[in-house]
Amino acid sequence: MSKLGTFTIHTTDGKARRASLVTARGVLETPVFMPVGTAATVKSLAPWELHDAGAQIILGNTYHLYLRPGDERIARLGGLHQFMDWDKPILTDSGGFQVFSLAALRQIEPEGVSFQSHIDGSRHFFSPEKVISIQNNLGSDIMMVLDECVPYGADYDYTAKSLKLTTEWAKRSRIAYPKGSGNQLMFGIVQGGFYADLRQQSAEELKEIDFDGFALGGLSVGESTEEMYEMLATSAPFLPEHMPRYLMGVGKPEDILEGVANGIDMFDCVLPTRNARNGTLYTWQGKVNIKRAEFADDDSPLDPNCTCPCCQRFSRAYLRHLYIGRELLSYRLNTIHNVHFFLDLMTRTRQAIEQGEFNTFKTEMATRLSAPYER
RNA sequence: GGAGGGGUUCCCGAGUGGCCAAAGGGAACAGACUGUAAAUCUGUCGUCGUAUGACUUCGGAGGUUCAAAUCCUCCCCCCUCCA
Repeated sequence: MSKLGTFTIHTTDGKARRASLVTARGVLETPVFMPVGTAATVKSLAPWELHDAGAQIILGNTYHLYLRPGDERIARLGGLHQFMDWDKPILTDSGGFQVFSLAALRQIEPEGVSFQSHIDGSRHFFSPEKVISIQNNLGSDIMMVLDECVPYGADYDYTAKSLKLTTEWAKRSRIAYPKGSGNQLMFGIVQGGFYADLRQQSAEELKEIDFDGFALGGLSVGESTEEMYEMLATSAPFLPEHMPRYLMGVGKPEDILEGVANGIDMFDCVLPTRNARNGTLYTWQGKVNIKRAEFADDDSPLDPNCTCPCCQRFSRAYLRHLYIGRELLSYRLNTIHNVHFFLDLMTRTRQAIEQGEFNTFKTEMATRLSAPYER
């Protein structure tokens, strides 16, 4: 039995790595995609459906769970895993992204962030220590440190100042929960906006801290794909090679593959679940908007090459009907499919790396998946 | 038979002389969504490939007026109540 936090690289193919990470609730086979379950639920899915789709780990959110139902309540109820009946690993995000996305409701101070609840407007305060304490209560397997996700377009001065704070908070987070003091891992988050030197500085400073993994934050915040890929390519090499690397909030299938090509091991994104609820479904022939009129009489499965229960049993015509009618089953079936698709993509990615064919795989997939659906 | 109400662009429904191709909603047709304030948002929605442009629309036919979905006359149809 490997030691908690052990990260083993099995194969490399270019910069792409096929590795594994030991967590308290099992070993993650990477590259891995983590479906997002912000409020202790991957929206519309039951845990067994997630399990059947092949999820190894899911994401939860500190900010949301603190506000509702409350981290102390979750602790009393046996922790997040027991609460939601998910016994595989959970990574909890710190609320750093909400500092960014709920900008109108918050104020950043050296000590932490004061903010108003998006639910009822009540006032709260997050310090790095508080956020770790919340994640202790939740009992996640991987904790993220509180950071400031800098908005796209922030100038150099702002970004540099923000980074200083983020680094300071990272140090305080590790002090609040020293390595080995429990069975939770802790990842630091590289910021620095779209300035290469700040990215490098951020990574260097975080390396001094004894984290179990490193995340790239502050990407996919409104920049162009080209800019994101460029920042990804410049930032990834700054991260320690023999540690887990996590690209936060990314992304589209082709973005994930780009991440893998740059040596990223972990990904999360709301896209498969949100898009499912909004009628966009992923197939190996490209994206499909299931509401389109052309599917009204289409008796074929959504994707004949997909093994998910949705594609095994239902026609496009039925899926379209459910979506158009806003039937509850629509959200569930669509989400089952999209999550299955993303996880399947990762399985194929791992296989491709093992076989030393990742580049070919990526090139083929990227062209196919980014293309709009053609019959 | 009598009294009253009403027919508006695919549907519901506002509009009662010019600012009306006509509010609003729905439907329809497209698009977006990247560490989830999202089962959300955006666009199009009479015709003319585009248009500050032209043309055709507000039950039907006539009429008044510089100008009519809006006023007048007749006709057709629908609803309610009384007989």
